[in-house]
Amino acid sequence: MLTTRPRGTADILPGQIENWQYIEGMAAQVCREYGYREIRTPIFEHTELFVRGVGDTTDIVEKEMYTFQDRGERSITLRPEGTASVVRAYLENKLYAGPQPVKVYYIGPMFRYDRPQAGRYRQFHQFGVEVFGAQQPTVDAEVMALAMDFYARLGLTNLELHINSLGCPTCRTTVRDKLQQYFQPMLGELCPNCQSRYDRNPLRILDCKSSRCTELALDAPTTADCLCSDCQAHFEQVQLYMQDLGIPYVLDKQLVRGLDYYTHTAFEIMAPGIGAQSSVGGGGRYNGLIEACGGPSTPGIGFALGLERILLALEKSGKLPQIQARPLVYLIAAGDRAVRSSFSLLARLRAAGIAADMDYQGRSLKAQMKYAGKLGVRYAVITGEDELQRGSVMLRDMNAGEQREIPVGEVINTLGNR
RNA sequence: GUGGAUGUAGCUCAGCUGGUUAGAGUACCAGAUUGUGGCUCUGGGGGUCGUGGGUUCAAAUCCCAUCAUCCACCCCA
Repeated sequence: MLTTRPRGTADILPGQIENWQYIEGMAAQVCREYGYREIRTPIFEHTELFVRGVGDTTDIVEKEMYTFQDRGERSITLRPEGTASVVRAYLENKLYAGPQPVKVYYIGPMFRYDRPQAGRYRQFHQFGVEVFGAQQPTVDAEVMALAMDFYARLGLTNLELHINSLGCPTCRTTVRDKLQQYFQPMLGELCPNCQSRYDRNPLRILDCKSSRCTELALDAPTTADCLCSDCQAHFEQVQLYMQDLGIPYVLDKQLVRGLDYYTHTAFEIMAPGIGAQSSVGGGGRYNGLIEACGGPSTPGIGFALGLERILLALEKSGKLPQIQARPLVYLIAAGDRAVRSSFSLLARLRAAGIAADMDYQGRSLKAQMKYAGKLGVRYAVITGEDELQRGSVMLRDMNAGEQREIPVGEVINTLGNR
């Protein structure tokens, strides 16, 4: 166990980290262009925040949270998602008192105690955005557009955006009643899971993957059928803006989403070919959440995208760029005197902003050359007794396999111009 | 939480129905080439056979448990 990482976690090693930096950099860039600023909240919070914020009937709260007592006997939970923390920060720091809307994004680890499988981990990473204080349908469209733009810039164009409207609390009460009426005669035929959903949250029956339930739910009333006129109008406008932006989507009346706080627009993005866990992102509007957390009545909307799954999709479609962090120059020294001279040249190169490295193992010239080849550096700067006496170095172009002797004093200038 | 598959060198794997000192390829290090990488050849280091227990004269091999990984259910990113 000493040398085994906890189940469902991963080490991200040099060679892989470049991919993460690439994705995170893209997220930061897109967000900057859309006017979203970064926010960083703690990785753990008081347990009650998630119970209240995520919903106490959700699977996340019921069985997937990493909860523990700290030394002050507070109940603490490693965040299972990002929205609750951001809402808390919005309220605690009274951001509602400043100019609205507040548009923020976050990137970081989330924790859920779940059985790991392809694309599912106990510690995973999300890139998410939240907008507080704006209820116009343009914001719904912008948030979805941002997500799709982000994917597209990474080269993921074969994704499916599913959207639906869950309506306001009034609409949800209507659907709930209608669904219970609809399913009542066939209650016995539903899977055991859905039988309990019937009372607690009949909406989720629509989302069930069991083939019999899907069949039975085929003619069931959906949220979209029960929208009040305001909600209907909002949803139609959202779709209109999406069409104006030229972003294709699938109207998916079965789409429900697992977190209790969603209202109105709900959406999910699916990637083909990355396994059973095909959802690479999802989100929606949560107009009641901020109030439920003790704040002023404030509309909110956001999404969360799973970075591990995006990485999987990029690998599958061969869209990962070949990025390799490597120094430009490797200094090679034959003999003690040459080491001394190279080592100080190394410092000067670095001071000039040129990425450089050299041998620290006392290896032979040949072995140093070999290592330089493996590092994949563009240039080798070789110093031996002969060069030392002439005050020069041998500058070797590793790709071309050619070299020429230049004065030590010209190394920085010569390499600086590459 | 449920089900299935798999754990042998850093990596990919061989090791037949239990039988001496557990192998290959690759990677790593060194030499061939006493001042020059990539190709080739030679040599070297490196393995508690996931872990614990059991059966047996004898276990990498058979049995049980456990841990981990992968895949699926569930759920979600």
